[in-house]
Amino acid sequence: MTADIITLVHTGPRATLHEQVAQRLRQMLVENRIAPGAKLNERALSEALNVSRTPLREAIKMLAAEGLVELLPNRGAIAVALSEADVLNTFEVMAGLEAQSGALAAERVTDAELQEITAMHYEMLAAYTRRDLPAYYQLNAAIHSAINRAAKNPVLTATYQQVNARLQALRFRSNQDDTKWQAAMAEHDQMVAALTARDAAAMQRVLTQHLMNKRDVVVQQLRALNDTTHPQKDTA
Amino acid sequence: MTADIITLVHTGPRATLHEQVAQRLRQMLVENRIAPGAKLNERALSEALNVSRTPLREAIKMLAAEGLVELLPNRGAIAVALSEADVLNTFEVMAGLEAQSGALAAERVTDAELQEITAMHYEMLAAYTRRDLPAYYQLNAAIHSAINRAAKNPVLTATYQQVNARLQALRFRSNQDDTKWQAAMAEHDQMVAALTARDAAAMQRVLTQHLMNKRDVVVQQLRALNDTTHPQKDTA
DNA sequence: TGATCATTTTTTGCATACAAAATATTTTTG
DNA sequence: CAAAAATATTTTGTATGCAAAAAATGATCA
Repeated sequence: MTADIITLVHTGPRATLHEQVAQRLRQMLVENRIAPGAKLNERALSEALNVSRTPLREAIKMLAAEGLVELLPNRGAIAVALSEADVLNTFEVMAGLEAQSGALAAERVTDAELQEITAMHYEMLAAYTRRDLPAYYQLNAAIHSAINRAAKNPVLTATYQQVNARLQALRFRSNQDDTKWQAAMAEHDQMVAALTARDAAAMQRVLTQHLMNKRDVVVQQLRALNDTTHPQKDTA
Repeated sequence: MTADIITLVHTGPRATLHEQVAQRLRQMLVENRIAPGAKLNERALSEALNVSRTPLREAIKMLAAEGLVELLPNRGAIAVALSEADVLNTFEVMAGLEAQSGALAAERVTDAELQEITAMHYEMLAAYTRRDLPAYYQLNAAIHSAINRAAKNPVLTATYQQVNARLQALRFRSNQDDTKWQAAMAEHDQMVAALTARDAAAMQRVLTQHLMNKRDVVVQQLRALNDTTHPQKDTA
């Protein structure tokens, strides 16, 4: 792996090395190229990324503060492996942050923003109709991000993104239950309606519900994965 | 400054150096021993803390991810200096997190926790009656922390503490407006009542209101400070 | 005098070196 | 042969060194 890191990074060519490395590692973690629980070997990573251990370690420390890796004293760092309880707790926080984003967005969204969100919503409906999961995921993320931006609170946005990043790693791109998918779409319909009506309370309600359902989907997939990975013995 | 850092740190004697340094820096920032906007000179700090620049820089990177310092590429780090808009946005997020903590605490608080929170509430009433501001601050923080813990969500707790840490630096220990203080006490009364009644909606309402008022107090003090520090010219 | 440019000094950013801790391997012993 | 101990290897944690960038100082010129 001799690829020049500069050409692969999107933080601009002027970013410091540890920032670039942090960005690369974030991407690797989110895309599951580093598996949850896997050790981050400093020598191996520094060779793979063509940097010395110093900026690599600085990047790892940042990721630790972001909650993407866990530091084990004298034993390096591992990619966070969320327990089911962790996932439930994280989604609970995300529900609160999304609900607040939605409520504030209802009060502060501009007509232009509303127009763009509505347009993306229809695009998502198209993706859903075609059962185009990648396009759906992308539009879904874009819509939630746009709602968050419409809340006009950069601190909320940063907090939201930081907590959300921890969950990205376990958003398998696998098929989801079609009934749940349909329910998610219905909730998105309600979201756009509430946002158009500038109804903060409704936004809060819909988004809380939406996140709870998302949580259920993820936990369900987690359990299915664990069952196939670590099958239980027959208790015969 | 030749004090052994080990003896001054509370993270346990086995903590790695960069963790100890991070903890020390956090404290210095929160206690305003490093002023907002001040540069963190690496040589000076490493000599003051008796460590080399390597663990110091790792610690600074963690604080940057926590939002306590800002990294300026090729120009080091400065202690964050929140603008008034930043303060408003941060309090808005804190209000959401506190409201959620309160609502969850109402559903999950144990009798023992409720008892302890009530006891601390009375102690705070005593401190208020004596106008003992330091004791009041400490008990106030302890009560809010206890409510947060009662929500039984470690992710929420961590998020709460991280956002709150940014505000600690500007919680001057100066006298606050007595009318506002009285209002804060009244809100605390309502909080305990709502918690005792396990009324999640009431907790959410009271805590949101409480944080909005806290925000007003802090912004008011900020403005007063800025007026005395950077007095405006007479527009005669 | 004041502004611009050149030079020096300082400071940051990264790489390397070394020590201590942890892990893996081999050897010993029951 | 298995468990425990001893040894070797790897890996992390910290310090130091060096180069590039930034800041400070001083010189030049209008």
